[in-house]
Amino acid sequence: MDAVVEAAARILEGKGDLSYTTNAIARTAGVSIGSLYQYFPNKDAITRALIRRELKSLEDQLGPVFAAPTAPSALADFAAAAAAYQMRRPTLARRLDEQEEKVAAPDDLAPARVRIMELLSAVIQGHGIAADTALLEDLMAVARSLTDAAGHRGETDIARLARKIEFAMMAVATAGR
Amino acid sequence: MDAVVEAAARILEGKGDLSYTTNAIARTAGVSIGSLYQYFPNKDAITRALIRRELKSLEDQLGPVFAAPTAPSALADFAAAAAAYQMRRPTLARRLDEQEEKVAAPDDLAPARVRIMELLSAVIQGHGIAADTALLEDLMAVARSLTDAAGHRGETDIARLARKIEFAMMAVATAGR
Amino acid sequence: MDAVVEAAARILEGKGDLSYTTNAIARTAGVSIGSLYQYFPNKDAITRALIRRELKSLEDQLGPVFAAPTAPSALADFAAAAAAYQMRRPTLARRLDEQEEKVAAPDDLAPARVRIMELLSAVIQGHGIAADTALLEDLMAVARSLTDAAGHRGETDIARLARKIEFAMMAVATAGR
Amino acid sequence: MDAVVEAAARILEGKGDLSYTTNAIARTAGVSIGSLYQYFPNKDAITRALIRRELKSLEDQLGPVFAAPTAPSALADFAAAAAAYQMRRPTLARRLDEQEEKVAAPDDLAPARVRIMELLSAVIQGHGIAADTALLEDLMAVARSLTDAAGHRGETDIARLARKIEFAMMAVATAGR
DNA sequence: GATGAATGAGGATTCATTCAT
DNA sequence: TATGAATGAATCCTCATTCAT
Repeated sequence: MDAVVEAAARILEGKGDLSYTTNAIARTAGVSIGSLYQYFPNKDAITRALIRRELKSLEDQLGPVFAAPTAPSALADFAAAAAAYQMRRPTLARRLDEQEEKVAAPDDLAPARVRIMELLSAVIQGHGIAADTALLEDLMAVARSLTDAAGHRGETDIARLARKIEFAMMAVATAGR
Repeated sequence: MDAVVEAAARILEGKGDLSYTTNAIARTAGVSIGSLYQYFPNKDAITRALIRRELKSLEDQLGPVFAAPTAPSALADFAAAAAAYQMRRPTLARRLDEQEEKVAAPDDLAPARVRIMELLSAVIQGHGIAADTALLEDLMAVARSLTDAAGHRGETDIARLARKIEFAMMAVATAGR
Repeated sequence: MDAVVEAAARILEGKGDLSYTTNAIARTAGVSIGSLYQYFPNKDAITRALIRRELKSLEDQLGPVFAAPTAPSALADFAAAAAAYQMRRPTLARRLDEQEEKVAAPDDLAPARVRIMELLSAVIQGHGIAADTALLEDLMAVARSLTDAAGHRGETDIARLARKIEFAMMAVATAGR
Repeated sequence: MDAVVEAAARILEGKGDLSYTTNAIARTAGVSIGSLYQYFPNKDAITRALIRRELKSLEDQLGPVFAAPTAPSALADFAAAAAAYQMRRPTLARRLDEQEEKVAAPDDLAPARVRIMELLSAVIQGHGIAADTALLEDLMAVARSLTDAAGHRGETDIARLARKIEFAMMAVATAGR
C-alpha cells in the first residue's frame, strides 16, 4: 500500500533509523500492523518498495535524457535530473542508501538500476568515452555524494548542484584516460 | 582497550550493522562484556573510539601534506593519502560514517576533523581557490565516494584511484566558479 | 492491566525486593514481558500503579470518616480504617513504602495522599488540636509502624490494633503541647 | 575494617540504595575490592557489620538507662537516648532498616537487639506494666517511626522528639490494657 | 479483510565476586 | 597481604512478527 511506503519514507527522513520500526510505520500510515503485514511479508519488503519507488521517481526525472541519450547536453541533463530528484527529499535518499545494505536480497531492485546505468552509459559514450561498469559506478557514486552533501546542508540551488555534478562526472570520466 | 576497538572495526566491516552488538564485539575481542564495560562506558564510546582511531590514521597518511600544504603537488598528495588510507579498510570508513549519525555527541571527534578540513582548505587556497565550508564538504564527500566505490569493487590500484579523486576534486572546486 | 499490578503486589509481599523483577512480574501475571511493556512504559510505572491502587483501597476504607470528619468518633474510625486496610496485606504497604523512594517522580500519587492528609487534619482539628504537616506525618508514621509490627507478627485482632493506633495518635498529637 | 563499614554508612545515607555497591563502598573506603573481600566474605556481611555497629552505638546512648532501668525517669531517658541516637544519622537508620530485610541470616545481630529489648522490658515493668514480646516490638516500632519521620524532615529538636516518643510509648503500653 | 494484543528472542548494561599477579 | 582487571549471570527494555477475534 502506498500509504505504508510513504510513512516509511517520512519516518526515515524524519527521526531516522532508530524510529524506523514496523509499528511506527503502521501508525504513521494510519493502518494496523496486522494490515501492514498483509501488504508486505516483512520489514525489508517495505524498505525495498520504498527504494523501488524512489528509483522510479528518478527515472521519471530522467525522462528527457532517455529521449535523447546522445545529445550534447545529455550529461548536463542527467546531472540536472539527479540534482532535481534528490533536492525534493534531501535526507531520504541518503538514509535509504544506508538501509539498502541491511536489506536482504535486493534483487528485485536491479532492473531499474540497470536501466539508469545503461542510460548513463549511452550518455557517456555520446561524449566519446568508453564506459565500463567501474566507471559508471564511480559516476553514480560521485553524483550521489554531491547531492547528499548538498542535502545535508539544506542547499536549494539546483542549477549550482547540477553544475557541480556535471563537472565532477566529466572529470572522473576523463581521469580514467 | 585496542582489542575491543579492533574487534568493533572487524565486525562493522564484516557482518555489518546488524551484528554490531556489544556482546559480539566482546566475543570477537576475546574479552567478557564485563571487561568491555570497564574500558568503555557504553557502546557509543566504542564507536567513537574507533572513529577517532581512523581519523588519526588518516591524519598520519596526510603527514606529507601537512608538511607543505601549499606545494603544487599538495592536492595530488592529499588525494593519494585519502586513497591510500581507505584502500586498507575499504568498507570500514563507510560503515563508520553511517554509525556516526547514531552516536550521541560526537564532540570529541571534532578536533581531528577540523584539522583535516583546515589542511584541505590550505591546499585548495594554494591552488588559488577560496575555500568555504560547503566546498570543503563537497570535496571530502567526493573523495570518500570514489574510495568507497573502489573499495566496493575490490580495486587495488591506488595511483589510479588517487588520480580520479584529484581530478574530481579539482572539477568540483572550479565548478563553484 | 490489573493482573500485572496484582502480580507485582504478590511478589513484593512474598519473596520481596530481590525477586521484584519485570520478568518475575510478567510470569506471575501470566503474561509475556512484551505484553507487560504494552501496558506499562517501565517498571516504575508498575510500582506507581500498585501504590495508587493501595492508596485507593485505603481511601475506600476511610469512607465513613470522609462522611463525618469532625465526629467525636472520627479519630477512632480513622485508626480502625487504617488497621483494617493494612491487616489484609500486612507486608505489602511496608515494602511499597521502600519502593517509593526508588520510584522516579511519584507526582501522580500526590493527590490521593493529600486527600488522606487533609482528612486526618480535619479529624485532628475536630479534637481541638491544630494540625501542621509535621504532626500529620508523625501520626501517619505511628499508625503505619503499629500496623506493620502487627502484620509482622501475623496478628488478626483489628479492634485491638485500632485501639493502639488511636491511643498512640492521640498521645503524639498532645505531646506537641 | 572500620573504614569499609563507615564507607557503607556514608553511601547508604547519601545517594542511597542504588549506589550501594561493593565497588562504591571500596572506593569510598579507600581500599580495593580485593581487600574488601578479604575483610568481609560478601556484601551482606558489610551491611550486617554496619547494623551491628549502629546497634552498639544505640546501646552506648542507653548507658544511663542500663544503669537504672527501674528509675521513674527511665522511660523518658530511654526515649531521649533513642532520639539522640537517631538524630546524628537521620537517614542512615531508616535505610538500614530497609537493607535488613534483604540481608540473609541476621542471626548475629540478635544479641544486641535482645539486650535492648530486655532493657525496655525492665523499664516498662518499672512502670507497673507487664511487657510481652508483642508490646516491646510495638514500642520499638513506634520509637523508630517517630525518629524516622523527624529525620526525614530534618528536625533537630531532640527534646521535642524524645517527648513525642515517650508519650507515644506510654500510650501504646496502656492501650494494651 | 482488518485489527491490535500477545509473544519472546535479543540487545545494552550492571554488579557481586574471583584470582592471577 | 593487597590489588584491580576480569567474569558472566541477571536485569530492564525493544521490536519484528503472529494469530485469535
